[in-house]
Amino acid sequence: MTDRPQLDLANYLPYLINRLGGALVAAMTDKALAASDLTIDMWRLLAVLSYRGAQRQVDMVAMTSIEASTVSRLVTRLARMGLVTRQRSETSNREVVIELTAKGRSLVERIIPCAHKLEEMAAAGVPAKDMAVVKRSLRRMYDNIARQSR
Amino acid sequence: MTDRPQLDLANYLPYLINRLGGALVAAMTDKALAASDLTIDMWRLLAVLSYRGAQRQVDMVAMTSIEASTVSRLVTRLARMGLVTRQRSETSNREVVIELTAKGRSLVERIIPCAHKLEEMAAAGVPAKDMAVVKRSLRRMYDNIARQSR
DNA sequence: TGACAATTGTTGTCAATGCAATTGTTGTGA
DNA sequence: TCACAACAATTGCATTGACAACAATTGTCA
Repeated sequence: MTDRPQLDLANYLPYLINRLGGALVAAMTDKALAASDLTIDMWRLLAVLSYRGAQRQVDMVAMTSIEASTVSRLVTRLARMGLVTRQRSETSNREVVIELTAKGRSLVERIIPCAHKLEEMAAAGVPAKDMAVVKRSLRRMYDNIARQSR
Repeated sequence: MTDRPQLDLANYLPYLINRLGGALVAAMTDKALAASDLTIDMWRLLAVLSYRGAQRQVDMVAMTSIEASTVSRLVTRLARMGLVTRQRSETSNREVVIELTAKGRSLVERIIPCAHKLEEMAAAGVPAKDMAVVKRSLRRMYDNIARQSR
């Protein structure tokens, strides 16, 4: 008698991960981004530019997992909003380098405190020691999958 | 001199969460779902039905965070594929009760082992003790946000 | 060198999604 | 009991997003 396969969602990692991820996105969207007319993907692109400095679009794709064509169009919108500049790379003429403008940097710096507050709010009641375990494990699991699917 | 706000993405929880979430979705999609013509959202609906039994659409919305209108249309497609049935509730005539068909249940039971394998693959090298901390913390953080945004 | 493959970015197209409005039903308080 | 609010599901419509095709540039190796 073979036991029937079951899935205990309340203890299933992908479910727990994506449920929390969705809640974080929703909270971020209407607590920090709505006022600035930013979508969550625009915010991700700006955050990567702030974290890593000027980037090619292909690198932003790698960092955010947003589709290349979507990145292309989002960058167009961000540039039109005056938040980033888009220049041809000096080293290669097919590459484009995206960079935050002063306005873009100032906007990101106004949003970052909200991002930190959101993280604190989510982490309430989770001991620092546990949080360290969580973050380390999340990085490890991502690496496992990224390595596997290549 | 006020220090400028910064965001260390490599240690920022929402980033780590959603990066892993996306990788899990991508891996699940092309390793377990592609062969069955299921999208990730269809799989989520089927998994909820398998986990909780017959459900109203509004409850599936709560469990999956998929938009109500999207659930309505996805259920239509799943019904057309012969994987679920959609019946008016006995207790209330405005509610609809969705239930797995035998075909639907058998499909879910064929996918569940792949889902478990994916979880194992991701968890490789993470001690069971740490994984327990991770799952407990993920639940706690979700509750924090859900409570806050209500 | 020169043909061809790989990389980078953009555009066209169409299905899927989200939001608002709508329909139909059930609950509730005056 | 009746008017009205709340709930559940669906539909219309505009927007979004993904995929494929394409253009342009750069790398590679025979």
